Amino acid sequence: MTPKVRAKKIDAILKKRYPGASCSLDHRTPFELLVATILSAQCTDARVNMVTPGLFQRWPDAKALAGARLADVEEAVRSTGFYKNKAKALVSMSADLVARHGGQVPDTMEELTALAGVGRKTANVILGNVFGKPDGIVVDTHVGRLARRWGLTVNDDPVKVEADLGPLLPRAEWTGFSHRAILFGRELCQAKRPVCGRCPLCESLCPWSDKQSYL
DNA sequence: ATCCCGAGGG
DNA sequence: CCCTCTGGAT
Repeated sequence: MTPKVRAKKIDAILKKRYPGASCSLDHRTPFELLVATILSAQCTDARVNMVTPGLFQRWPDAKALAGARLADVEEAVRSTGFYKNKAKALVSMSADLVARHGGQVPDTMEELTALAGVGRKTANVILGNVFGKPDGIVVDTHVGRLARRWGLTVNDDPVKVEADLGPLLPRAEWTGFSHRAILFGRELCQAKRPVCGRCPLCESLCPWSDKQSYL
């Protein structure tokens, strides 16, 4: 079975298991999703969703956040970790939006990654979920780990993983695939103790075995 | 002790 | 390529 066929079979099973999987970062606008995604670095989305309501109430848009005091933003996002970096990124990213895009979130990879604190992962979240035109599959820690266990990549670098995965699935599935993979990575294929005994991919579709966790 | 929807700098 | 940034949950 070619990797492409296997990837499609895997995604079909995930699709049946998580129909309608969508973005788990709470947001009402593109700007809110951009902020939430920046905050999601090395942090659970549940934690992000705890801090964003207060954040958006106080600073509802790019203009407001661009004018915020850095110390206030640091305090507001502290529990998400990396809080100094994130606060600085949020304020200068907002200033970038105001200065270069009239306060609106741009719709190209080039413009998005030029924003402070926005890399390919965050940009693909926006391009896929807001504009429906992703440049690539969103590769976070879950997607990278699962792709390696599934034998669909041998790379650790998320950019290389993205390049390896993209050609395996139709572009229309990229965004949904990331959402499904994230749910699956949380529920069964966890970093520490993957529950291979209850995994629907275990026979034939996944070369990984839980025994390898101890090798 | 390890992991969580990473990005920037050296 | 490497390193650093960081709190909360398990």
